[in-house]
Amino acid sequence: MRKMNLFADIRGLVIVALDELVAEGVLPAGLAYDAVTVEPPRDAAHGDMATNAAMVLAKPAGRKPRDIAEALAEKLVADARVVLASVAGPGFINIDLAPDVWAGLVSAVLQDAEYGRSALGQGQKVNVEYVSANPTGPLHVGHTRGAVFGDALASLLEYAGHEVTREYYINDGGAQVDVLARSAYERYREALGHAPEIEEGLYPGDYLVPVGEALAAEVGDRWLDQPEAVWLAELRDFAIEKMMEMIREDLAALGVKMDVFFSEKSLYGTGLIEAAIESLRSKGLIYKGVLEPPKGKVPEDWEPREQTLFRSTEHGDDVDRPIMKSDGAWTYFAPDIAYHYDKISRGYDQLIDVFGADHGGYVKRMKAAVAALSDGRVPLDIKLTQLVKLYKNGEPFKMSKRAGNFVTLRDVVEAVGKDVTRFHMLTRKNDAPLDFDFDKVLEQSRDNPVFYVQYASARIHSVLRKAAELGVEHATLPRVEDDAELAVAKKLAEWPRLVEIAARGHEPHRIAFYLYDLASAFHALWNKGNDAAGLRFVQEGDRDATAAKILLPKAVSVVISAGLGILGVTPAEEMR
RNA sequence: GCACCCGUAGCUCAGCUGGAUAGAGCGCUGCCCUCCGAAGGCAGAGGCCAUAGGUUCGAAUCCUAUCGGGUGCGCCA
Repeated sequence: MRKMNLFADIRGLVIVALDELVAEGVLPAGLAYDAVTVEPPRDAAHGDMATNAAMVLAKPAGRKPRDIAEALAEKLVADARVVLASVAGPGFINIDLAPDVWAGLVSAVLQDAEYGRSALGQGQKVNVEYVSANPTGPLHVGHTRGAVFGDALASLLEYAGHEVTREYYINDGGAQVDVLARSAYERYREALGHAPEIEEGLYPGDYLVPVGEALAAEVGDRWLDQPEAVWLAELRDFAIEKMMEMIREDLAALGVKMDVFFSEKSLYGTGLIEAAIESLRSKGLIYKGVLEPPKGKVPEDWEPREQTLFRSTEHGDDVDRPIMKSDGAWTYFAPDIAYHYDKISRGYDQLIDVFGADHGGYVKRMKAAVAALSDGRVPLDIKLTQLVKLYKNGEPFKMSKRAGNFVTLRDVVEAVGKDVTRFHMLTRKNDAPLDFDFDKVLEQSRDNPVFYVQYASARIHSVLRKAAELGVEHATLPRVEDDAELAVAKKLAEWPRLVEIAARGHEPHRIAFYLYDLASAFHALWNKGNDAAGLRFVQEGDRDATAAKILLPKAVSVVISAGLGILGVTPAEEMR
């Protein structure tokens, strides 16, 4: 079934008309139409749609914009869907569409359960890596934002026709997992009746208490008073496994399900790191050298050292980066390179990494590595999620990291629920800081977008329930006449276009803002019905009229469900 | 010192990868419930889009410089 996309359809009409003008000799042959757009005008008074065709083509065609516009407008009005095409401003063509076009749109939405789904991605394979928190403790609020963002982005790309893999990189190969093991060892001792000695630098959080208990149950006192060499490796694996269990549960509570958990440790001893570095070496990008100290902020213990370096400056980085420590071990960057090498070799057309903003410094080197490894064939987009500031009743919510009592993902989800958490995390674009107030996100008012959208959904379901009680049959022809009704239909028409814009820009927050706008148009129509009884969806004593009227809100509900679905939020059928 | 992100109404933020008279919520002013859910809606006031140049038919959007805020900067991941 052909997808309904009104803006794409009308753009198609414009292109056909342009071709006709070319055939007639009004325009020269060989014009590129890429820059021709058909968009909703900023001001509704300018009509339903506007095209910039005349202005974009004026220069290459060597004609005045208004001349092209006049000729083009004449062609456009010949189409049955167009009632008016007028030239305005510097050469815009404003287009008004026939009322039955909007009714037709509403029908189309209802006939296509997947209205808005796009083929934009053409089945391209995309890998979205997100969360990737160290397996040393529970996920906190910052991870939550990354998790929600990454997951919504993945869904969005799927919806826009990509084949998506959701992936989590487990940093289980570095020194921090040894710290985890030592911390868990103290809890193990504690479980056996000894006072734990949690020194500075160990993880103090009591989430390790059950790990210690489980360990005690499993190995008994076998490791008690034994040197680290005896238990470290085994205990580390045990603790990591427990931490990952916990993290999976946290993610599940948020509704996030990864396709792949990729272990950093699994890269060691397989030759993968060596192979990745060898690949770079073969391109002449690996050398031994001495880095300059950073200007203006020289570390106190700085002394020049020869290191093995990756010539990342060759691909846009500011300085070359070390891949090997002075003791001959890999730096964290080496397995990172190998990991991305592996992703490339798995045949993805596109890679996306979602990092916290504090990792902004690694963007260039990572992009350089992927560009080098794939010879520029595989694009890597890195999205940074900014900080989440917590509030309670308008007051900043204090966290003490030192004591190990930070606000976890679980805390947030338990306090406000998965749906509220997810939606609210997407009410800012990823690179803007986000305020999260435990009370305000639950507030039932217009300035809480979560509620506002859910309220629209609830109102619609209320109407549909009422109609069902009245035994209303399904009508085939929607009634869309009043300006307020048309405004809603026009908003619905934007949905497929918006999906593509959001997908192209890797910006799931646009979905949330769109849903707010759609809800706003719907609430306006609803309230107009308070004054004008003829605009109510349920028409007392007139089943046919009701049947025709409820199709519009039904269509709104379809799109809200689709949009919320991308965000991972369940639509409300009633409020509380 | 360098790199990246940000600077839009009093406040919190959108702004569709260059389009027309820059939008929304909160707050402020005034309205709308014998009416499908008023948990809503309508209207009004409020702007030199940080600043100064540049690119062009056209700039909040792109380029350069400056100011202001955030993040990061070899042997931690």
